[in-house]
Amino acid sequence: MENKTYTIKEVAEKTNLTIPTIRYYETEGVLPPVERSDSGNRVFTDSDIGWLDLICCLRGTGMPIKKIKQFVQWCLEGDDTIDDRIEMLIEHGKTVDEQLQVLTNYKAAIEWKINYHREMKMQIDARRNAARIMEQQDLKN
Amino acid sequence: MENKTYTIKEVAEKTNLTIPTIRYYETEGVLPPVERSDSGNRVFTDSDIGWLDLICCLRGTGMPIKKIKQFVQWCLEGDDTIDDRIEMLIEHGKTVDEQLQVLTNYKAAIEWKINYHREMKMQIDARRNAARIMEQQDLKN
DNA sequence: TCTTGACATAAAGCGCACTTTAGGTTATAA
DNA sequence: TTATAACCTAAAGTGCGCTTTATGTCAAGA
Repeated sequence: MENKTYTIKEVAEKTNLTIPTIRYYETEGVLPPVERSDSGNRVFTDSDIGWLDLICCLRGTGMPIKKIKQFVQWCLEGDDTIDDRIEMLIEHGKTVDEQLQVLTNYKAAIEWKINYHREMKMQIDARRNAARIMEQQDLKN
Repeated sequence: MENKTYTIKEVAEKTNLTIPTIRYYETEGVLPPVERSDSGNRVFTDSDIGWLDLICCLRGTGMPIKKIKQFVQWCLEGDDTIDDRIEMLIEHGKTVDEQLQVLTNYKAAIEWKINYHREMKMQIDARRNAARIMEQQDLKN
């Protein structure tokens, strides 16, 4: 389960990224250089997919490409950058907490809006019903 | 507390939007037309701030400008659009739930990464200490 | 052998949500 | 009265994160 390799298409399917996006990440240096076959095609390993999972996680939590690149570079540089990496992750974790907080509040506001609109709808329907009944009575007289 | 008015600067401070952004929202039709003074300056009311709060909530949960504009237009059109509005809010609420889910998972992944890096750091430090001690013993001999 | 399909690169393009710039008007206060 | 500050508009510019396009190589099957 360790020396299996993948084409770019397979990786795209596994990671839910598009093929151009994966290539873009590599040329930008966000994804470390991927092995190549004799004919120049990328040959991905599970390790590469691991990098992409990390990139997705950081991107999906709003970290800009440049910063992700920085983090990945630190990883490649080795032991001396361990403190920088930990610090960046902790700081980023804080921003994710903030995002969760903000999002939760907005979610509550939206629920509130929905209920408000539902009550509004009840009143509108009630008014329409009343109007309809009045009309029917008018017809009788 | 109801007929108080505000300058664009005050509104910017209250909403944490920039002045150009507020103007942009109005020209785009996201924010309904704001009253003007004789000299052409915008005169904001609490109602306008209410609209901006709504806009911030929807933008902050990832709704594109165009869709927000649609929602606001429906609000202005009145009773007949109540069902559309409710539907849009419910659908959007679902996407916010998804965002919360995804974000929570990513947050867990980041915590995991942090712990992983911390353990890595412990090992690095241990290795360095061992090397230092070995060196001192070498000096003695 | 020829075609098809998956891969490659480099460079240009795009969509979104603002932001900035340039040029102008108006109200207040020194 | 003149300077300053707050506002205005229209139009162009920006930054980000991809995506699209144009062109070409290579391997496998009909």
